[in-house]
Amino acid sequence: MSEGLRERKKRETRQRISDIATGLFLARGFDSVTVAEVARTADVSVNTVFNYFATKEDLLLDRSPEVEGLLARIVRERGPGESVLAAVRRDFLDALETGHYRYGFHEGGDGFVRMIETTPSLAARVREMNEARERLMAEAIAEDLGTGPGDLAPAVVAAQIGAALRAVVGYAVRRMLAGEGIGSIAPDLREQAERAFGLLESGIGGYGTRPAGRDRGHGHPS
Amino acid sequence: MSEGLRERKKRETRQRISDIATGLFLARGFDSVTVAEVARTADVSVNTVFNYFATKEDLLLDRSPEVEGLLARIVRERGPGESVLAAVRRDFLDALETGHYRYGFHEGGDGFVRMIETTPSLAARVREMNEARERLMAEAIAEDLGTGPGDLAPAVVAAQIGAALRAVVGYAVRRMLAGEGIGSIAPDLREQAERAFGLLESGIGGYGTRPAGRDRGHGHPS
DNA sequence: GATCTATTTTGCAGTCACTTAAAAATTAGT
DNA sequence: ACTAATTTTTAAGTGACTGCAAAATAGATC
Repeated sequence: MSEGLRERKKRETRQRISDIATGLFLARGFDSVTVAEVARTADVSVNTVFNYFATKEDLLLDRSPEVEGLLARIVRERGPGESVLAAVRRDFLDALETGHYRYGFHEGGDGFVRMIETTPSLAARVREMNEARERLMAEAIAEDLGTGPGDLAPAVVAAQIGAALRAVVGYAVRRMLAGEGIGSIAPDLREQAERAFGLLESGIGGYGTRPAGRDRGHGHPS
Repeated sequence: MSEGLRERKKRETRQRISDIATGLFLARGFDSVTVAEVARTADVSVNTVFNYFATKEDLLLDRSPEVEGLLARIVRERGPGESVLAAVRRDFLDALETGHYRYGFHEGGDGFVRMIETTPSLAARVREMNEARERLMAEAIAEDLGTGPGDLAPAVVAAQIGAALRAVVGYAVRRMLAGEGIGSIAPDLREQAERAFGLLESGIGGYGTRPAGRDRGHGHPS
């Protein structure tokens, strides 16, 4: 019972709708393509589209357990002697080196990125995914360490690691929107990531301390 | 010419619409009150409602520069010898002691909180406001320290402080949703905040380090 | 007070995402 | 081929939001 005809057709239909929708969105913009048009092009009824995708946004940014559970998995699979932060750092730098795009930037995907940044409902969806990702990571940490329900540390740590990742990815996105390819950004990106993770590692307790005297100049943080 | 009749009426109309909308939403739920009904109750046309508020969500959660700019102002107004983190911590604990609700929980406002948590579009709006708050804080930090455009530290620090605040406020919200008043939560909340800020201060570099001896995990490292 | 102008409010027609329910088509099992 | 389960379609709505022109209102001028 490898896979019935029914299931295969479902899979294919869903994929076809998603592909066609993505193509139309990239070609003409998210807002100026209607769901009815996607349905027409994919040769199904509008209701079939909504059968597979709960919202129009899902046509482009599908809620996938794989993406949302990435950080949680890294936490669970980290090696002995490895801290949570170290595990995420290792995986992120590894993704950068191998060119894997699991952290949100594709090679040549700047049309994709631009559309997401300029369409409010899509940006909102990304925020939602980020939140889910951090929540799952917090749960994984709590379970792994066996912390009590009143302990906020897992949530705080997860949120902070997520925050660092968002800042670093945002840096890459900004440069991609300015026209650069991921290839030319990667080296700087690596350094920025090291710095951001470093900041997290040693704490930001003293960051931005105002000079106590009168030296109110362009001070450099420690 | 302190204020013309025209401007006074505008202000009053806007306030009346907002108040009536909030009352209806609290009484019957955000989704089961239509904008048409708000308009009818406030004795204006639907178009007038949309004249004052861009979206239905704005009727409840108005985008206010005061709320979104809070963290940025704290950064700019921090005292000499005070770090960014220390300034936010001081203000947060001060708000907690004086009962000021500028961080998002009102006394007796649990109906409000519950509605936001259970209505997806309102939760999305809160995320949006959080993002704006952190972006403005990052800009304030960057300007205050005179950092270059390639320096991610202000954004990272702002995002991390925002993350800690969200975790702590989330803790309070969860207990309020369970039926407790802010009064009975405050002492614990203070301690949780101290711990969260402490985590940020000294860094999370070693957090969750797996014991090097034996593998007690469920998963397998790839 | 009458008049003219700028601003605000309203009415109206429309678009589009999304919902619900039932009929029709397709696939699976016997 | 027949029946049951599943998927797709059709049909009819709901409700947020938009664009535009007409009507009402406020401010300024004479």
